[in-house]
Amino acid sequence: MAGAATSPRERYRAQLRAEIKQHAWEQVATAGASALSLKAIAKQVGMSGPALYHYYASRDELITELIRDAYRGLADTLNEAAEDGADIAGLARALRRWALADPHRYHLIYGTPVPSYHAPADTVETAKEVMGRLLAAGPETADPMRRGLTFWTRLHGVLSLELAGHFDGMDFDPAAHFEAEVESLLGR
Amino acid sequence: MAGAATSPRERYRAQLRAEIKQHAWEQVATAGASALSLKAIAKQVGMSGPALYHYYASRDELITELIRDAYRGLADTLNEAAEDGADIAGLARALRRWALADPHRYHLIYGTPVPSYHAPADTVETAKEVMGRLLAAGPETADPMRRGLTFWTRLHGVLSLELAGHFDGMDFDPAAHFEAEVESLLGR
DNA sequence: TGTACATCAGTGAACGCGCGTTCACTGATGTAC
DNA sequence: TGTACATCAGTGAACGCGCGTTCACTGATGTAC
Repeated sequence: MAGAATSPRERYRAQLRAEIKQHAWEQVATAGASALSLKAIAKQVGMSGPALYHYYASRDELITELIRDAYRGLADTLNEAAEDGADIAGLARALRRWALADPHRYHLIYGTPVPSYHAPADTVETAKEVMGRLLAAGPETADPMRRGLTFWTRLHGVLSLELAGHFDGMDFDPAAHFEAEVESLLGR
Repeated sequence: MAGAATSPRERYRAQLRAEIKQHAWEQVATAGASALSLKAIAKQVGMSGPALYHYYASRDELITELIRDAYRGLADTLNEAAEDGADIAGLARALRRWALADPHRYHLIYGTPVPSYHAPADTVETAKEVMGRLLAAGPETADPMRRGLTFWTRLHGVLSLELAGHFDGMDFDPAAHFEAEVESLLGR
């Protein structure tokens, strides 16, 4: 079933969907999700606006797919790090690398919510998977939930301020502060 | 000079500027800064679009004033708390109260940057004043800068995720986790 | 106190722009016999 | 292999919307003599 032969048309469709999504990511990386424009994407792909509707039913559906992919990508990144034997510090650094690689992608899932858009329920599952990784990575404690939370909120605190540029012009090294927070998580 | 008699016209101007700003805040509180619309504000104030230009030169100028006021308000809140003898935990709680009172106001200054908008230089001064309060509140340590930073990033981590709704549906109390982070700051 | 003038708040029309989305249609590609 | 038909990618025009901003103008308020 899963490996059913795909017709040329189906392959073409899949390829074009991917191409559209890639340009969507470029827009998000440049100006954030709220600036994402279907017509602009169409121009980049080289076709006229309405043609996109053969591939995505609406702007919201496209954004939803971006969010889904972002969660999925982060979960995979953390999973891989964990399978490579990363400890809590390793996971933290994997998270930071992933965030810095594309700040807007990070903001897409953990930043200020995009007005008038609500994420679909199934992304919550992946979000939980991410949380699960964080919970599992910590040393056993009486309250793993609290530990995972602390991991999450402390790292997010440094990362989101750094990515939003709030450290710009201040005289210190964000990476060093991130490492210090990682230390604090290892501490006890 | 500062107390120069204000003409009725000047008082009227000031009052209308304030009224416009208030409606702007209501829009920000409802849908965030990116959704702020001059024409919508004009309608609420009861006059037609172009009239606003007698009070604010542009949309950007209005947003800038909101940001300035937000920084100013936060700085004042922390200053007052400090003058009332609040310790680091008291400051933290004052910060949380201020953030919860208007989440979008908090996002306006510490959230994902509004695309195509850049804050003017003078807000940086107030931002530093806020930072100064945090630095001064902590117990003396070898590295007060690091301490202030930690205060800032840890609390922001909890607050921003809470305000953005990322804790919704999870089975724990954000307030309790916030308190736990405050504890961690008192710890050493 | 009354008149002449300057100031300025507010209006309505308009410009140019970009957006998401619908619709009827053309033309190429694939499928069935 | 050839023909008849169905599928579907892509187009161009159009709709309705809202935006920030400019402009020429009206009319009320304040000021100077």
